[in-house]
This record gives sequence, structure tokens and C-alpha cells, in this order.
Amino acid sequence: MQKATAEKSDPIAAQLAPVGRETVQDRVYSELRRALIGGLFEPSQVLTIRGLADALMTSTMPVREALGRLITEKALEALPNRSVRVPPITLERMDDLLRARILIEGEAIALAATRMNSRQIATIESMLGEWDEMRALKHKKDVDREVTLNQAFHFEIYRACGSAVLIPMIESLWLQSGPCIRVAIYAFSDAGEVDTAHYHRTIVKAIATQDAKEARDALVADISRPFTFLRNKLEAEAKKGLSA
Amino acid sequence: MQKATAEKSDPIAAQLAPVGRETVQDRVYSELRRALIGGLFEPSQVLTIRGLADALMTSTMPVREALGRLITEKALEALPNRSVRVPPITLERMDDLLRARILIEGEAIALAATRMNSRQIATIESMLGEWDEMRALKHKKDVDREVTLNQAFHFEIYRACGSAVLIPMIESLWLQSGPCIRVAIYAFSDAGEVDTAHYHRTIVKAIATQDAKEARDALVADISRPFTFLRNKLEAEAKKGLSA
DNA sequence: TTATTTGATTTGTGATCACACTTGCATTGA
DNA sequence: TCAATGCAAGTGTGATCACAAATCAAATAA
Repeated sequence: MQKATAEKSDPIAAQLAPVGRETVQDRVYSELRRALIGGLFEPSQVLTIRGLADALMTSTMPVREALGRLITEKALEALPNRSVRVPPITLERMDDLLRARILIEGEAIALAATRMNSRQIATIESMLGEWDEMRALKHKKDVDREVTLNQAFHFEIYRACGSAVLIPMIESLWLQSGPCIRVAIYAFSDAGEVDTAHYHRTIVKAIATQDAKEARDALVADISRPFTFLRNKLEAEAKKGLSA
Repeated sequence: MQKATAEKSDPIAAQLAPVGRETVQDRVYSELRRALIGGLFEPSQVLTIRGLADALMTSTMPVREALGRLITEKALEALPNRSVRVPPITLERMDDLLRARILIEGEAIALAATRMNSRQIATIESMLGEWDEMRALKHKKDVDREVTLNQAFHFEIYRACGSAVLIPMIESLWLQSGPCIRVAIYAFSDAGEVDTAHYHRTIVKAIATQDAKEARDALVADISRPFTFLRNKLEAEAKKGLSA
């Protein structure tokens, strides 16, 4: 039995990491996930299996299964016509998403605040520096990098909460609010907003002192900001559209 | 265009509900879901695509897509061998699930407590009567009916919370805790537990008076009970296994 | 000109097949 | 007798095909 041999006695095998097969479906799924969280798809945009398969240079099979998975986590929406689209933005849905995120991510950060070790804290602390860099050369607004960095910061914390149940739920929530957030970040950027990392500093400070309550409060403020910003924007547009 | 005609002017069509095509995959998915929530599969049991396809009298295609969806909501687990199984029960996972359920279902019932109308309250009130019936002829312990009724009661409340985001999450949580709960209910039944609806009466009373806090507290007690019961059972078994 | 119909194209769904990997069992060797 | 090797059955994955439903466009009728 090769396996047991490798595990027990082979000095070379001990240094080898398992290679792990990655299926095409997994790659398609990850790619679509990344695109959704990053807001690369617009709300209400319809997606076709064959179209995505062509774009991703694969057959329809992995795509349809990945789409099915994304539909079950409400990252995409199945229309009665059997076509699928990214869910449209409505005020009700935004409020709903924000409330859920405050509830669940707030709980996760409160748990993490008492569980993060100094190494993990150093990691998120170093991320603050990257925002300072970006702010220093803010003439070149790099929304993609901002989105990626923001995601890395938050999930570094959430991973430390130690809950295998909450983390997938948070991922699902980010998937659902991705298309909204992207719109909000662009709006921020246009509005000349620069210090997007203000609450992040508060969060790091609170976690460093294991102050769960302050960490939660700062997080709530952090994730509420783009939502309320976008909400005001949509309401203003609705009013203008109504009077026109 | 027939559709527009039907929508606008046809007085008969206005009374007709859309029939909605149901795909084979949807039926397979619903069936597996029902089986999982009901605890028909044992923890750690491995499932094969072809096996399920034969049992459900269909081809492998709808089954594999349904399995993929269930894996993304953590109702099933993908092993590195690419085989899938229902996740095993561990103490950590049970605590994790219970915490998440208290958090999210507690929020949902608190919202519902202030939003349910008299008709909805009457519905859950009438369900209490069914438990009384079951208790009256408790010699015939019908675990299936108990599980179904319990699910109907809770989700009648959750649906009233008005959150399209929280409800799917609760469904996912029930899917994940289904295999545990079934074990606990059997244990209850063996232990001669009869009044499984005690907290449900408190819940109905609290909702009728729009007391969100008491509703939440009663719900927490209700869903905690099988978990702590099962936890004690597992710990006792672990201790016995250790000493043996 | 406008509304309706008809036909062609596109799209999702399910079945089937080919391939690669895993698992279990029997055979072979020491 | 026991472990290792090799073979065979089983399983998941991805591609392709057939079919039905939906969509879109051109043609026709009012």
C-alpha cells in the first residue's frame, strides 16, 4: 500500500504537500465569485450559460453547475424564463442585506476580537499601511485593488472567529452585496472621498485591546457607510425621476 | 403577442396562477432537502450520484447538480476523494450551529413578533392543537410528523419576518442541523419526553402580545434543548468509550 | 402605420458517452 | 501466512447531442 508507506516511513514523501486536483467547475465557480464580489457584473444583467462558457473557454457543463451553485446562495437569480441574472438593486433589498450583515459580521468580529493572536493582529495592522500608500497616490484611483484589499482585511478577521458556520454565510452576504458595493465605491470615489480606511484603524485598535464591543461598533459603521451612501443616491435619483 | 394580451385584457387569464415548469433537478433537490432536514440520512453516510439517481428513478445529471447545490450550502460535504457524504457530528460543530441558529433565528422571530397579523397568529395557534392531539395518543410516536409539524411552525413565523436574506440562511441552518436533530428527537422519544411543544406555547403567547424579547428567549430555549440534550448524550458516550 | 403571426435562432435541460481516478478483490510473491 | 502487486468494477467529471421552450425578426394582415 503506497499511501501508508508514504505517510509512515518515506522521508521524501513527508516533505511533499498533497497536490489536490482542481476541477474545471471549481475554477469557473471561483472566477464567477470573484467577478460578483468585485462587482464586475451589473445588477439586472442576464447571464447565459453558453456565453459564459465561451468567455471562460470551456464547455457548458462546468458553467451550468457553477451557476446553479451561485443561484442557491442567492448570488444570482433564476428567472421564471429559466434565464439567470444578477439580482437588481432595490432599497428594500439593500436594507435587508445591511441588517443581515450587521447581525452576522458583527457577531463574527466580536468573536474574533477575543481570539486573534498577535501574529494575526500584525497582519491586519500591516494592511492599514497599504491604504496609506493608496491614499498618498490617490490621483490614480484603483478601485479593483481597493475592493480586493478591503475583502482581504475583513476576511482575515472573520476567519479568526473560529466558526465554520458563520464564515460561509458571510461569504454569501458579500456575494449578494457585491454588485451594490461596487456602485457605492465608484460613487465614493467620484465624491472625492479619500479616507476609506478610517474605521479600519478603529477596528484594529479595538481588536488589539480585545474590546469586542468597540470592534463591533466600528465594523457596523464601516459596512453601513456604503449602504447609506448608495441609499441616499438612489433616493435622490428616484425623486428626480419622479419629478421629471 | 399572446402574453401581453393575457396580462392586459383577458378576464379569465387574470384569475389563473402561473403554472411554473418544475425541472427534474428541482424535484431531486427538494427531495434530498426534505430527506436531510428530516434526518433520513445518517451523519457520515456517503452518497453516490448513480445510487441516488437509481433510487429517484432519473439519470445522473439532475442528481449531480442537486448534490453540487447542497454542497455549497454545507448540507453535504465534498471529500478530497471527490465522493460526497453527509457531514459527521462533532461537539464543536453542534455548538457552532446552535450559536448561529440562536443569532439568526432569534433575530428573525424578533422581527416577526412585531409584524405578524392576526391571521398568521391564528395559523400558528392552531398548530399547537396538533401537538396536543399527538400527545393524547402518544403511544404511537410519529417522529416524521413531529419533525414536519415543528418545521411548519417555525417557518410560518420566520416567513413573517419579511427578510428575503435571513430566510434562506435559516433554511441552510436547518439543512445542516437536520441530521443532528433527528438523532436528538429519537433520544427524546426514548427518554419518555412528551411535552415537546412547551416553548411553542410561550412563543405564540409572546407573539400575540408583540413581545419580541420574550419570543426570542422562548425560541432560544426551544432550539437549545435538543442540542444540549444531544451534547450530553455524546459526552456520556465519549466518556464511556474512553474508559472502555 | 400598427398589430399579429410565423419562422428561425438562441437557450436551458436532460441523457449518454468517454476518460481518469479511486476502491476493492484476487492473484502472486516472499 | 502475510504483504504487495495487478486487475476489474465503480465513480465523478466534462463533452456532446437531442429536445423543448423562449426570444427575436421579418413578413403579413388590418
